[in-house]
Amino acid sequence: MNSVFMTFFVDHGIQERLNEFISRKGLRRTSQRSAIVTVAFSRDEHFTADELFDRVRKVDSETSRATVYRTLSLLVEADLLREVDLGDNQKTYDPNFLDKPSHNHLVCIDCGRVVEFEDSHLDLLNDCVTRRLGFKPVRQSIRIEANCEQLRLKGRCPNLIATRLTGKRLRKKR
Amino acid sequence: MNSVFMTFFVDHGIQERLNEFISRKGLRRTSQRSAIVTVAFSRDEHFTADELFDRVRKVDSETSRATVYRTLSLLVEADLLREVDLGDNQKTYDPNFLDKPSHNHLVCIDCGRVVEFEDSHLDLLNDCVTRRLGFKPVRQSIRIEANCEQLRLKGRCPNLIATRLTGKRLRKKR
DNA sequence: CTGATTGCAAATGCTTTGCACGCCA
DNA sequence: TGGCGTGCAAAGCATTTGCAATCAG
Repeated sequence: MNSVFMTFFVDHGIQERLNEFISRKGLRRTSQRSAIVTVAFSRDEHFTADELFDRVRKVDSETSRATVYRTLSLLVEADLLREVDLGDNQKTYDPNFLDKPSHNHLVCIDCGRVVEFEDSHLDLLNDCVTRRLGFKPVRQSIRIEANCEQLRLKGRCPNLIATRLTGKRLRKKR
Repeated sequence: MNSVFMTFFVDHGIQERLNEFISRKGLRRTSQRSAIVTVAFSRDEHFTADELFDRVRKVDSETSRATVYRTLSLLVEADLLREVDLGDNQKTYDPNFLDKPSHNHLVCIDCGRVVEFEDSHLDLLNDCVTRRLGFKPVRQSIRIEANCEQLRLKGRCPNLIATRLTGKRLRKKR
């Protein structure tokens, strides 16, 4: 497989998966949904409903905030998108679970940077613990809060930015 | 140590810890704060701000909701109470971290029951993963969503209650 | 005294919803 | 054509905040 093919195969089959979900549920495909889905999966970054709304607006200036919210619920239900708690008091959506089905998140306390990681040992151990408790594991989410080693060594975290100083994303005027 | 002594030693030293925090910060002890703290730690159950407010009201009918919220922030800052995300779109407070400093939560998808568990292997593994990523671990929180084995075997989960059917606690009119 | 703390009500921020219209199947 | 989907504005909910009065130290 050469690099030209690779380019095409970057797609995760989102549209197909969504089509399948839509027809199975008797729903309808609309231009707004297409736009929202395209934008949501165009990067591998996490986003909030509002951040997604802003990005969608640049592509399709007609789409409303309500539709973004409604479509997000749809995508979560279809298991294309996942809600994650990054500890900043907002719902964050993660588009990377199709590529990395069982990844988890580490949040840097100093700069707010989010690092995704996978570890099969953790998965396995969680599984054991769950069964030992008499349950059948469905999903696990681990959030690790940690300090940046660079901050400790150099006295400064390179990712430290103003918007993260409070531990929350900055609120935005609508 | 006999059972009489046990009774006295159930206390976690909350009031003392709080006093220490209050004087260190130059804050003041008030009747409202005492009432809130007493109520919050009188059981080992998780609660939301509003649930705590209701319980406090039965003891001290003067305390306001705002003060409950403000005191909760205080207790979290003092590390006496911990905010946990149980996945039901509300902030839940956990009073059990003094007794079990590194416990985690399993949430039954069927009935919403929350089970606390500790596992040193998990702690250790998380620690390793974090260091490998170049960070210094501060805190980890694991939430496991799982199905009840009893539901699978008996076709019915004994804890299944109406308020959990939606996966969220019922909203409450104020 | 003096500034921390409180209650109240209003404000805030995010999310959901009612409704009339529009559009997909 | 039927009813799902949309935009809009209003409503909901949990939480925070401004302010004047009150209280602790």
